[in-house]
Amino acid sequence: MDATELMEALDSNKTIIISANCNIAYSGRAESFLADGDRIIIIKSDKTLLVHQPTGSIPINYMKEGSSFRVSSDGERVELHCTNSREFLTVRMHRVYSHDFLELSDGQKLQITGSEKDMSQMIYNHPELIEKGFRPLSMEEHTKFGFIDVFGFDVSNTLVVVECKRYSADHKAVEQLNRYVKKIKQAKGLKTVRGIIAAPRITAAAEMHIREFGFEFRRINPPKYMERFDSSQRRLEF
Amino acid sequence: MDATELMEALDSNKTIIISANCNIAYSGRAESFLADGDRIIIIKSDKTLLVHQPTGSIPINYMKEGSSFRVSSDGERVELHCTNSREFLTVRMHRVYSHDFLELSDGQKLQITGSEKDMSQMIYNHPELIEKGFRPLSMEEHTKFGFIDVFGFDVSNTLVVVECKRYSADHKAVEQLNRYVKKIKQAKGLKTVRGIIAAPRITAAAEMHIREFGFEFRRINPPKYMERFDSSQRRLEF
DNA sequence: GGGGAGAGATGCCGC
DNA sequence: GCGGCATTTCTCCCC
Repeated sequence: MDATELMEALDSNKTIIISANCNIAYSGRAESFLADGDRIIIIKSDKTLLVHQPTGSIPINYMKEGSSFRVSSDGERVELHCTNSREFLTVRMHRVYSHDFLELSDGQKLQITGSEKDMSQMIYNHPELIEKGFRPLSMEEHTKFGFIDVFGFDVSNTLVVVECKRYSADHKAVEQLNRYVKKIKQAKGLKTVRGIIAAPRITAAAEMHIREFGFEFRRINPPKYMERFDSSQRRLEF
Repeated sequence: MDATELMEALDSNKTIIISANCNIAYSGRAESFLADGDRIIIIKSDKTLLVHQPTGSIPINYMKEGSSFRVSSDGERVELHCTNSREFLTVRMHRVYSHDFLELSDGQKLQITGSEKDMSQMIYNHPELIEKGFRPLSMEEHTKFGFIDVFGFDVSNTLVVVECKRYSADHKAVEQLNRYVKKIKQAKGLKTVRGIIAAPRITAAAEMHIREFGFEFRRINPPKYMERFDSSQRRLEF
């Protein structure tokens, strides 16, 4: 791979995949250097840069969408310079093992369920999961008190704020709930507003924290509407 | 690319890069489906799976290190089944544009500076950044009160807890600091422990929050020791 | 393995 | 742009 063909691929917004021995310098939100090693370098059609090591799931270096690229060469090595408004990165390639310039097309978005939002929706549609007589007023609402998952009245018309967590609820979830409850009490001049954490489980520290504030915990699992997994086959059946 | 050579590449722990039109089903921590489109599929030597769309910096689907793979084929299409202890993913490839099986080697780690830890160290070494007479006792210490960035005494021997943030300090940082201060007061039976947030800036909400607790804010920028950026050249000079 | 916290976190939405 | 918050967050470190 020479500098010219890489420049052409960049100019024509191809998706570029290079495997090479290289080192990488980064300056921007932090400063970093990565000594010589084999990596996979990807430049996407939207000018996102990703550098992956042969192990691990996280890119070791990266630049955001819309970065600018420049290629230079001293004959032997090809250097890739990447920059955006406040960051700079240089890949110095010593040896290129393989390269691929592609024209890829994909307009699809991920359809996903089982998020915290789906949990809120489930509770909104099945308020008895919280308790008998719970009447939700809203869900997933950006209120001036914060972003409240589910908001409603209990059987005795006391305001209830529900904070959902997909996994174990921790002390941060309790503090988040406390912020909302405090703000609502203050804004509406109410003496009692109930706070409920809905999650599949809760940490010991958070459970103590909950008692301190007089909040409650409901053990609720996030929904997985798309679940079509055949457990006997251990295969996805779509 | 046929199923057999893909299986062989997987068995020999090669790093595999495939570009293909495919759809993807995932079941595990959530449920997702991604309809047909062009993607880059990477399987690393440690059996990490990454699927990237032609735009964006985040993988659209992925499986963690140490996953198991199975390949099947109905003659036309190649299917890649990936599973680990609690997740399942299937890539159904309709057309393979390119593929590459590599043997990559990289033992290097990223050398990075400018993190919150470096900020703590800077304050520890230059306590006057907090105030005249501040005497740090420890930094980055896992105490039974939590993980405290910098811990010390002020000029009048009052305990001081410093919480560092690389960017804007928000209400979560204030609550974090409050947790530490509360725990220390309780554990040591002290009436006053000072809390200080060190960050380049602070959100308006956090500033009000700080006053509420009687904490203080110090405007401090995180260090960048490795900075070798020639601003006139807009280039990294290593 | 759980818990707590940072990350060059990223991405989304609302103001 | 900032702010607040979820994420199949991921990663590290300590208990």
